[in-house]
Amino acid sequence: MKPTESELEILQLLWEHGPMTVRALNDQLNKQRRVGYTTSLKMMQIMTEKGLLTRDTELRSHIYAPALQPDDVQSNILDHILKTVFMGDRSKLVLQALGNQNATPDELSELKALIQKMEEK
Amino acid sequence: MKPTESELEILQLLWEHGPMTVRALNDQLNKQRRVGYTTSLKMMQIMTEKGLLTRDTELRSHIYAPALQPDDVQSNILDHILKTVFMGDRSKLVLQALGNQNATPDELSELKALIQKMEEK
DNA sequence: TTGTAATTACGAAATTCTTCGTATATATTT
DNA sequence: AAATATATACGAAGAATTTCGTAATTACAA
Repeated sequence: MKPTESELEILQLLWEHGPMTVRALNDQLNKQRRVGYTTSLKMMQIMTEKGLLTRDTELRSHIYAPALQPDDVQSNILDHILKTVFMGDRSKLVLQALGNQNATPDELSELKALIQKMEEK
Repeated sequence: MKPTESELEILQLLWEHGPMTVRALNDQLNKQRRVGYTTSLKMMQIMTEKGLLTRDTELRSHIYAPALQPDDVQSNILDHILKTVFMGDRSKLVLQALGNQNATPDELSELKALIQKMEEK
């Protein structure tokens, strides 16, 4: 259940814009880079086989939807990165994520609140 | 400059244990999974070509070292994940990283300290 | 209904990544 | 010095990913 790079591109567009036909998705994709229509089609067919997408075949133009919530994929990928890139050091990961760019006061408050909650448990 | 999965395994071992010969690295790697010696050799040669490693060829057994600091690679990968998996939403990433799995008290303290610092600026 | 356009299905080429066998060179041991 | 062990170099097979051409199908329009 680990989407490839291209699969992530597609998932992201579906998360952002909701279920779409291949045509619509290919149009979106081509705003980012040049991709042939049948390439997008094939990818989406493969993703459906893998269980990453579902599709409604009622109409002639099938409508594809993501089979997974962003949270689930995000969580899986972060866990993987944590092991393979950060040697399991979670706070290092968070530090890197924060340190790169400055977080807003709101973000910081949000984080403090979250940490508070976690400490209480 | 985006290490593959196997390349990351190797980088990680070199970061952790310092510069090594192919033999030493292959031994380490085989604590995790079964890999042939020439496989490790080839990978490290390719990584050297790509600029991911440097090597000292003075002695017969060449000694390989990472060409990049963990921080740089970590930062690049996080930026990439941020775009492709989190749609650029950095605080979402941080929240996921924290909320996912339970952080240890130590990790939480460390984070609180960091946030403190950031708020002071 | 015949032709045109749009869609899906299928297969395979192209690319990248991973793995390792074999050849060659260099050292070590007897 | 000959035999043995260990290292690197090279090339290529295998596997996974990405790309797209062509054929078959379905709708739409003339």
